[in-house]
Amino acid sequence: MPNAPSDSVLARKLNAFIPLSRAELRCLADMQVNPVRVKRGQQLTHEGQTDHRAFVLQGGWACSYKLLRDGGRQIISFPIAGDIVGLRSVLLRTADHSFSALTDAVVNPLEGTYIMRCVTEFPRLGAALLWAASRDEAMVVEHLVSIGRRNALERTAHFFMELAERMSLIGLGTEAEFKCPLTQFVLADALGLTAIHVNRVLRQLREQKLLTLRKGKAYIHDLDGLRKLAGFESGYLNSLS
Amino acid sequence: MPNAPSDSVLARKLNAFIPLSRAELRCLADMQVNPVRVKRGQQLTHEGQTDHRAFVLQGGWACSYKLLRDGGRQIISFPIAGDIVGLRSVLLRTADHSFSALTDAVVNPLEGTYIMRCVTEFPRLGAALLWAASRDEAMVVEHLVSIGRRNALERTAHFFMELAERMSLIGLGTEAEFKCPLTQFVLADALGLTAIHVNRVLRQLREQKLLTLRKGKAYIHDLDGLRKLAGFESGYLNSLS
DNA sequence: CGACGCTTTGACACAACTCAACAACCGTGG
DNA sequence: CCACGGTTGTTGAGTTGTGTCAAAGCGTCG
Repeated sequence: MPNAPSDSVLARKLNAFIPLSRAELRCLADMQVNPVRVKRGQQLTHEGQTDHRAFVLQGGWACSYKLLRDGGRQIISFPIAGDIVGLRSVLLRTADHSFSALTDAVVNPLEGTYIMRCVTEFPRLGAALLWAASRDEAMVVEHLVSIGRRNALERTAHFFMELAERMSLIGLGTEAEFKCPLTQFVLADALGLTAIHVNRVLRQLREQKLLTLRKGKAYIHDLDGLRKLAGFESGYLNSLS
Repeated sequence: MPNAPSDSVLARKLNAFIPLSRAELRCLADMQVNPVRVKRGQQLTHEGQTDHRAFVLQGGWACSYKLLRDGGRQIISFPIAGDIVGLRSVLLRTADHSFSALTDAVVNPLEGTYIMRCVTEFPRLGAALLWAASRDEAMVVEHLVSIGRRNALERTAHFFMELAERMSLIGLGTEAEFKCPLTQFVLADALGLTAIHVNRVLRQLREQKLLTLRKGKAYIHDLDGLRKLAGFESGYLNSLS
């Protein structure tokens, strides 16, 4: 069965939340028949844009962010393979933040109307998509907590704990080692820090034998130590519990 | 007609997004027939709770927050009249943060199943609720940007600009003056600051003739000045644009 | 009246930022 | 193949915004 409907990363993710029927999996597969290559640095959508499009990220890394007048930016999230990008902006009129590809990537444009038809025909699929959106929102909330109430060290630790869990959940690496092409500048914009301070924090984590980030890969040496430092609880990422 | 279906704050808010039919307004009104008084300080839901309930906040103030191991807390949002609280947690199994009443308040419990029936019967109502949820999420994102990339002064200014707009949109005050029963401790937990520093920041805002917070009321003396300081753009709060 | 919750202020400490310089790496073109 | 420029990473010294600790002022409510 070479083209089983369940062989997309998105399908695997949603299927872990609610087991989907053959027909539902096929519908999901039919959504994703049109992969498009995008280059590193390319903007997928930008704030205030009117032709709202959504994508399934099939591979590569992206980020969503908002820019400030003074040139600073705050990265909201890092979509990775299997994540849906900009879903809300097709359902509504507002596109409140921008998306860029951080690496060369493959995305799958989604038609708003097509999604609507799918979820009316397959309500369980709608529930699964809603769950995914909800999980994304929970990540934003957790991010807010991090920036508001954790210091730079804890915050960075938390970030990598979450990333490790996300990467291993979709099968792209283990909790001990996974690809991570984020530069210290990008990390800084996500963590609300300076690139220079990110560097110092990474050094501390390395010296404490918790985590090493090197050459686009993350190595977690002490998962429990890192979790303890971060105050990380993974409940919000999983379907169970 | 004493009980016109449009006389709830929620109805007014949603109606501003999509004009709703008589039947839709009635459905919305029927959702809100069971107001319950809650006392200041009372918890409405708490993290990890299993019997997920949603509420329409009819009056009074609340906050949603997450607690950290070390006793700190991060306030995520301040629901006010017309806001729906905990909608996601009835649709899904996860309740990822807690809600408390900050003042004596009146809430209206919502049945998950009843909501589902309403939105299947009245899809436009579903769209309106989705819009409201989306707006809430946009506020969380803006909050994240504030904490990550604005300093204490800008951040506080931004917070009050948003609040002023929200309050005046639902008719509870003007952009120059509105009720605001938030203590400096509560503000601190929302803004990712210390109560002491909030005090210093409020003093600066007062001395710069921008904003005074006194006796549970906020007075904005210079709306444009405050907006400029905050880098506030209200697009994400309105249905238009 | 006293007790409590909230606000205000000052002195000091520290985490994170800024500025400056340099080192390592990488793709590109000669 | 090497030389090059640009991007990314590393480190140090000094500054600043925000946190910490301590104490006092004020309203309000029982």
